[in-house]
Amino acid sequence: MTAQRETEPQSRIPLSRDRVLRGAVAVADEGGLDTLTMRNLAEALGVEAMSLYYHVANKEALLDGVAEVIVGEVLAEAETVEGPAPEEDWKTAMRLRILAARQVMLRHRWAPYLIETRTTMNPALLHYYHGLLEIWRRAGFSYDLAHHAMHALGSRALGFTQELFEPAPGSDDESVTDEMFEKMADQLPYLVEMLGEISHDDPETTIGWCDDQTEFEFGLDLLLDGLEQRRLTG
Amino acid sequence: MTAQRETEPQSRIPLSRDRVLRGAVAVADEGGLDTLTMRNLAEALGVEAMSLYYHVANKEALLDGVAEVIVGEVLAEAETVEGPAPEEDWKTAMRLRILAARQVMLRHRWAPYLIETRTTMNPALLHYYHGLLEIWRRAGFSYDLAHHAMHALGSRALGFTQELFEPAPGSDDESVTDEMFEKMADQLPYLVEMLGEISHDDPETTIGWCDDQTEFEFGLDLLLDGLEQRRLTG
DNA sequence: ACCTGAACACCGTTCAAGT
DNA sequence: ACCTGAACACCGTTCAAGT
Repeated sequence: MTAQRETEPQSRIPLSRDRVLRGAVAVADEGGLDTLTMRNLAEALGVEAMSLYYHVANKEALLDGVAEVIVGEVLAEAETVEGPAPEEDWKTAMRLRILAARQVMLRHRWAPYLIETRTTMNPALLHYYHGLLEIWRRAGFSYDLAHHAMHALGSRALGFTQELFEPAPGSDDESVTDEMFEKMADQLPYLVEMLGEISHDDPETTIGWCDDQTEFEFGLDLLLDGLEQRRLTG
Repeated sequence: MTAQRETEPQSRIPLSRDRVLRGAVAVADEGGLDTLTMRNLAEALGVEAMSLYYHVANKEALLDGVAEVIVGEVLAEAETVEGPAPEEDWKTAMRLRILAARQVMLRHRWAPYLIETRTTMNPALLHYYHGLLEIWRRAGFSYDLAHHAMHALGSRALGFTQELFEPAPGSDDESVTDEMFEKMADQLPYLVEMLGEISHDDPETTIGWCDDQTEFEFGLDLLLDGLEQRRLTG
């Protein structure tokens, strides 16, 4: 019972808020958000569960911290992007930042769920949105329009969208589509016809909830184009 | 311990899946999703917790069922809408349906969270989206564009969006804005200036996560206008 | 200052048993 | 067929105690 440490080498380094949070990210990366329990995290850090409470107020605070770590990653990623000057091509500048942010979400597929779940303020998030705001301002947006724009983009600004239905994780949904097709046909004719016509090409490039890159970019461009339109007719 | 029933009159009506689900909605309406536990729900129905398992496989299945009840409400609401024919004015037709759906979300503020949380298929959801699909088709959308449109709208089609930061529920956030203003001023100049300029008018008409009607309609119209543009440019 | 053991209240759930 | 009592494994968390 004693010799089975998951992280042996740093076991003697004293705990710290930072180590706790990064440990939590590691646990979630490995086993998903469900496996991120206080007891589990403690074990991964080679420590008792109650020790965590010295560095973090409670589980909510832990999750807030984890969300901030992830958005911090997003921020760092966005900062490295080399794009056009917002004054010349704000859409491309913003697009590149957001697609960079998306890369972080693809690395941590549980993160979208976590981020949407947090309701408390997040400094890193503020900084990230400030970066977008700067782009809009330098592109000539009024604060009023830029504010609407932030709300309109929502979580898409961070590189993800929450899909409403999807092939259940693990099950390859073929059975459902094949079997229920006739029963659906008369009740949901348009859907059936659509599914017949659509060739859902790249099923492997999906983020958390069946949100693949093509759909993400379509929605993103739709919004960016629309915002540019609003700016011009301003 | 025996005489404190919350729902006394129907206590003798035998349980049923339907009664369980509607009971769950009632519990969530009253105390939020956190209070919807098996034991809690059982008590509200005047029954032991284990009895629920006869009508519902487990808690996940219960929550799936609750989501379906809510989307069923949305569907019913949307069906009563009297709008223009899609062939003549699809945007208004769809807009009215979606704003009707939003009314349901305003009645059950925990529902957006629940719905975004469910990943399994939901027949009611399928029917609702089928209704939107019909509108697009009758308006001349290709299936390909209509499919993109469904993804682009996402949960907005159901009348809600998930806001990323908001004044924490219960706390009136004034303290934060006032106190940290100077510290933010040099790090987040655009945000500070924006907040100074924006008059956040109607703070009481907010859904779940600081998503007020104005912002919702702005984002919705942005998307609908953009889709119409895409339809015209083929 | 930092970590821990024992204990508490609360989950979802199983299973054998009641009517 | 429908409901229940007792029990289990697992949570987050408190609190007094250790070093």
